[in-house]
Amino acid sequence: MEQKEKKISKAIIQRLPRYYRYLGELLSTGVDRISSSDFSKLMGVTASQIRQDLNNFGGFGQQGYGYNVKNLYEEIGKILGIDRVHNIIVIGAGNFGKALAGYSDFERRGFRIKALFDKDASKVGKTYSGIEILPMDSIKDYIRDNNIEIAALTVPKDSAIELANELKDTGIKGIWNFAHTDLDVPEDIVVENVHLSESIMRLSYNMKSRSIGR
Amino acid sequence: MEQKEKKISKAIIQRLPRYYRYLGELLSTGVDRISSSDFSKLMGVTASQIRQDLNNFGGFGQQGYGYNVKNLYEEIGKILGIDRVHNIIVIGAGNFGKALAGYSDFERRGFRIKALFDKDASKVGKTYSGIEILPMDSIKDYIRDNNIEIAALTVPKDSAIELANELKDTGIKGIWNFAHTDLDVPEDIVVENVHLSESIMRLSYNMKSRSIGR
DNA sequence: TAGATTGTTAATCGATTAACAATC
DNA sequence: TAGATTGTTAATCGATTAACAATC
Repeated sequence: MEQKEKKISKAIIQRLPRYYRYLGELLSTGVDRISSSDFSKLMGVTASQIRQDLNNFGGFGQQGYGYNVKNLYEEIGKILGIDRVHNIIVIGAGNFGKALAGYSDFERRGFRIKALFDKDASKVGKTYSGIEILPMDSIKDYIRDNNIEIAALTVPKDSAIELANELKDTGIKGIWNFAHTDLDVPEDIVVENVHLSESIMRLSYNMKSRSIGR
Repeated sequence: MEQKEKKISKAIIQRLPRYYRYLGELLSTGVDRISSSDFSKLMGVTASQIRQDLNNFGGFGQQGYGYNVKNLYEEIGKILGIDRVHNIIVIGAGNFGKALAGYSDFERRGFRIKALFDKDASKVGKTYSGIEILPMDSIKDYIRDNNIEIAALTVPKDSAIELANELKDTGIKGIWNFAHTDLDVPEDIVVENVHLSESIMRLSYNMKSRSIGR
């Protein structure tokens, strides 16, 4: 049953989590409704863009009233697929891997880190933030037995490329890639890149162009 | 002396570090020239886009020949402002702060982490990857005395907002923000956000829309 | 009902792609 | 010189903004 829906652009997906974050803040400060106009001032975008973005997914507002904050927050949560728990493993128990393991905020949002994996035998068996480090050769079984959807790769780039290849027939649905490389995966697996070295280069560029008044 | 240059779009800046990364790989594999056509196949973008992007900054190629890999790599490095060292401090010596401190790749690219700062007195004086943890109240002096350009904030969001405010008259030029909030800073300071929670939400969204074949 | 504000169409703007003359 | 490939202009495509009728 082919779903013939309007293609949602990358730019919109980029903005959705930010809407979600602001709505969460409004919610926690007790605001229960907001107009696209007020929301636009808060977020520094146009009201038109907010209404257009939201209407890609449905009419969540009400004329003359605006948007119900709690309702919109929940609707966007559903759109993003974070209305349920996602099980994650982190491959690579280095500094970043441990940082992710210790990051309790993810848990709160329904991203549950179930295990760390590392090729260093001396790390295996240790625990960080209550999350155990398991041996590399148990990854595939672990994914299958524990309903793991996402693998975060916090390993060097060559290992990441190898791992992406090994993961392709495990049923994993998403790779959260912290390695400095692009990954080539079958099209039913989604890759989200966190390229910190590219991020800091953009910072550098913007600092430079800011200072010469461009 | 007002520079009246063409405005470079965010989309182009987004792509530049990726070009840089691929050129670095070509360089290390001994490739010394490449045409926009071959480069486009390698990177999965159009040749037209590559030529357009590069020509915003100058004519780095040569008709009938293509681009010299080493030359282009260096030119993009200059454009990104990474042809010199940038001194960085990391504020917040939690897991992420320590991960950044331990991340030797940055050093290699000219981003030099000089010190960590933490409000926890019991951490002060300790060292991670050769980088010392200093007390919070010494930040301003440290920035001034050590030619610090970038502050990485790996602290909770309320602290990040406070810190962004305190940093505004220290001469700091860039903030690398890992906190889950937007920061309001004077326009001569540049903020680059790394919002991991938004990143994983995008992953979640894309997994969801992939599986229903949208 | 009158006022407010959405949902949605139309207009504008900007980014990407195509095409080709210039030139190495 | 002939062939290859850039730099750059023109055409297309898509995203953002503006406007307003629909409607709560």
